[in-house]
Amino acid sequence: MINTEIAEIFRQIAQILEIKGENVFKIRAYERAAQNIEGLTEGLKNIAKEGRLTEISGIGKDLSNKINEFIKTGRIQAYEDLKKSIPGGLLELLNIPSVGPKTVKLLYEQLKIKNILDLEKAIAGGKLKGIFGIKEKTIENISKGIELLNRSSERMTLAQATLLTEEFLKSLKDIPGVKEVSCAGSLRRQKDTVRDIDILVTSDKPQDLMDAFVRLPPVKDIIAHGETKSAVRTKDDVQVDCRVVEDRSFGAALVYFTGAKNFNIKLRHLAIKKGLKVNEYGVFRKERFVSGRSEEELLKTLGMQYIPPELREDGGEIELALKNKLPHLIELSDIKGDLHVHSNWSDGSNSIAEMVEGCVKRGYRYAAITDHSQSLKVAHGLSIADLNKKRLEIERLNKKLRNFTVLFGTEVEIDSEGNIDYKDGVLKDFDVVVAAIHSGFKQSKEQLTRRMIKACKNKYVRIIAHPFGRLWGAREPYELDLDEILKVARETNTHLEINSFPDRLDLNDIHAHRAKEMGVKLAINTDAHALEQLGTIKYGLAMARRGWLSAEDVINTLPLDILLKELKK
DNA sequence: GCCGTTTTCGGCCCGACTGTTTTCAGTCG
Repeated sequence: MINTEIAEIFRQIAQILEIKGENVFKIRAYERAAQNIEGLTEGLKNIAKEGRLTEISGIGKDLSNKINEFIKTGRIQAYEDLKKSIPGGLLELLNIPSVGPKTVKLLYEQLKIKNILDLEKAIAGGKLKGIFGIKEKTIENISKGIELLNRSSERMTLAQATLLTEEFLKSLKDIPGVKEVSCAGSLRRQKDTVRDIDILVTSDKPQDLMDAFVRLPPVKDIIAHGETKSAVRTKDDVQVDCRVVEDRSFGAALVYFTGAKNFNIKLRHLAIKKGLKVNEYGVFRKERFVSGRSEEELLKTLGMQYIPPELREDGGEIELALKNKLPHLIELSDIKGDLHVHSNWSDGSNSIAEMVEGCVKRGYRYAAITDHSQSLKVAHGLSIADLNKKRLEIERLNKKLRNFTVLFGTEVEIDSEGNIDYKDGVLKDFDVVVAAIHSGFKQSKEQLTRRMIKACKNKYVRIIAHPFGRLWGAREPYELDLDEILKVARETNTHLEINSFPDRLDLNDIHAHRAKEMGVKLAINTDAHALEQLGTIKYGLAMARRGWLSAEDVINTLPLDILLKELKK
């Protein structure tokens, strides 16, 4: 994806400029541009073609020229020149925790240290001693940093981060003096993956809280331990930051600590224009406290409606909130059913009746049991004979159920040519046909896109499941021309899925937002293969909310009778 | 390098913690 490539180049330019000690505002301009590009729902190529690059916040004349240059030539000359101006390894030194641009510059100028290997040798040989500004403790921190980098943990999935955080929050609530406890950071914004965990607490006894926090059972190392802020590393090498403030600052601190960074910066700009100052303690006019007890109150002071954390990325939400025009985001209670559920008829662990009972308990009104189709042998895909038996079981179950309907579904294979592995005569009898790719991932972007489009055009395919095929930590998403697929999906009234399975989250937030812009309605499904996985719907919901979706953008918020009409092409 | 109902030049968010340089720079978020 060209957006990611260009964002990465801008970020590297920022890092090189940092090491060279250039103007910090110029550096920030590159960083901001990189971040804003990553948040775009549309491809830069398209935006450039229509001459709209400078409409992107943080992109001016110079950066739009650089983007155009990259689109035309595949490179940016200024970046190539910059790269040559410093040894390549210097950038990797920046990845070491506690080592920043000033230290890198110092190490290079004083000791000709060009990469991590050089640095390790220098430390072992005692060369760092005697350098101005570096003493025993700094050397120790750098050594620790290198060690940490070597076994640096990847980002966690949203689900992993949620579970770990719940453990911390529970322990913190029990500490004497503690009043409010909340997660913050990218977890509170519900990003699909999370690196660090941020926790905010209000307490009568802040020092006691800090002392207790750094001694909690999961803690391995203490990174920082101050009066109001501490950071630790857990036994799984996850960094957890904890901040404590007074009650009256809880909302302000929550805004500050939740971010995103660019969101905070824009808020503070707005405040300055109004003669106010925003920090983590509140909104102030001169020295006087104006607001900050709650987030609602703080945003109201700045003339805005409440902005849900999921939207706080400086992606246009501030401007809409100022006009009181934010969309009402979909909520868990809007979900009326799950349209992608497996049973032990194929590779699930529970019977249809058990899965249905789980759905009833969640307050749903319907569920589609979508077991695999005949060609997916590894998952015990159903033969035609099996299908008839399964349908009878569903009919029997439906007769017994009140206020709940089991839909007869299937998850069919999209083969390497884009064909479906049941014939039309079989497909026509299903209430819901979900189609997916489970093989042939290595095809080109064009081939994969053609397959998807052909599947959308199939008269009976209603939902395309996990369109990008990503499996966190195991398989990268394959490349697709999403806009082309969405165009056909809109024409054929086919729906794309937000798959809630914690390792998938596919479509992701950006894809979902693009689908909404293109007028394609989505389904939020769990793909549950066991009863307890029905609860993962909250992670799919998170992607939907981050993608600006309202209940009306999602088909499984519809009452059953309207859903069934929607499911006819 | 970006940006503009005070500005096309002169600003650019704000603060905690650490280590070291006894008053602050570097790093981080």
